[in-house]
Amino acid sequence: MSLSHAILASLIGESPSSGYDLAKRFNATVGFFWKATHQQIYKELARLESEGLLESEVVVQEERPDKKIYGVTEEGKELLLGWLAEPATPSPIKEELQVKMHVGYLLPKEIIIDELKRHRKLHRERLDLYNEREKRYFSDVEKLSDKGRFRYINLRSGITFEKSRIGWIDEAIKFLSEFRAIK
Amino acid sequence: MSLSHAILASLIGESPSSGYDLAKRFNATVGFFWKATHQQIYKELARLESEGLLESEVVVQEERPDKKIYGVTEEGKELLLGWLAEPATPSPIKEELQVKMHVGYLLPKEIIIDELKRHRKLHRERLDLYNEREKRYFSDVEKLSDKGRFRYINLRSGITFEKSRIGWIDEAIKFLSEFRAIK
DNA sequence: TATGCATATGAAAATAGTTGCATATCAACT
DNA sequence: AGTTGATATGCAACTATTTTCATATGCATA
Repeated sequence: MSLSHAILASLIGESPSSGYDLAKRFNATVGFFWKATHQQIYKELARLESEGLLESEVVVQEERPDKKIYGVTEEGKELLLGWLAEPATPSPIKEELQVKMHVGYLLPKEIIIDELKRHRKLHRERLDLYNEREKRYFSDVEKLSDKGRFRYINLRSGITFEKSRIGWIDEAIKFLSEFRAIK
Repeated sequence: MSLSHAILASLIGESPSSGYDLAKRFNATVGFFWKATHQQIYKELARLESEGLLESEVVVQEERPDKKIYGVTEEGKELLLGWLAEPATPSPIKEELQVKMHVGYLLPKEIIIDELKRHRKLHRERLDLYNEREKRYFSDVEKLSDKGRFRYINLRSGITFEKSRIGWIDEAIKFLSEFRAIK
């Protein structure tokens, strides 16, 4: 179960967080590479605490509902480090768009092209977001902390991916547009 | 549940297949975008048949164990077409390597670089496989059938992805190698 | 003759993920 | 005074996936 590792990774560099804050941070950082709903996160936090990998404290708040904040224990850190040193397992891809393209010949090409354009827009938006982050937080790469440098590497991974995806979509649209009806 | 659609997509252009053959073809084609074990496939085939989306026939074999071959029914085809016309849902990404990079500063950079190199090798192998396929089956793009054209588009997607991934890994290794220890 | 390998299918248990529901506080707006 | 929205946490049911185990044939190899 690697959600646990993703959660530990999201918690470890930061000050102790509530499930709510973690879920938000998770979706804004690790969440680009690993999705989790708040239900999953709360459940996993409870499990990790019961196994001694996290410890929690209830914070009473005046202006908001009380919250429970979690921090990584020494044992939790060790577990994360152990996992880190192991080779990553191949990622279980599920590219629905690609499955559709596999049988794209069953539909009029206009519909396929529209769907590709829709995806292009999503990737363009994601790329814009990444570019903005790069500009805002990583303008001076030389001055990054150790942690910052790894965040930058991940951001670059996202940028590279979105660009290549857009490139492929453009190629595919062009290729499809030039189809003459055969067969 | 979209495994059902992936299975229908894998069956529809081909002659009726056994679960065994389907599993093999699946892993060699759609499987690059959607993973499924044979256990999942057999179970799903049974379910799809019970819903009238597939029909099967037992083939008695002399030199091998008997097999049950499945074909898509008219109802199954309609369901697939309906699904095709709908927008694809965003894919649930799980990039373990990226989660590791998120906390890569917790390990000596040499270990991270080794892991990146390992991934580079995997992507390089995959890319070689794709390139070979392109050369062998898609040397003359002009002459492709409608179906072939969509297979080509998917292959191009794979090639684009692997290349960009290798590009990112090289960038990351270079960036990490030039690290001076800070902080 | 036994051992492994490819073919062929599936049950069962455990783990993981999605979806819908439920509850509660407090601030701000209507 | 009531509604909406952000904060805050979680249960339960369902669906999907992974892992482990099981069985059987026939061919080739040691």
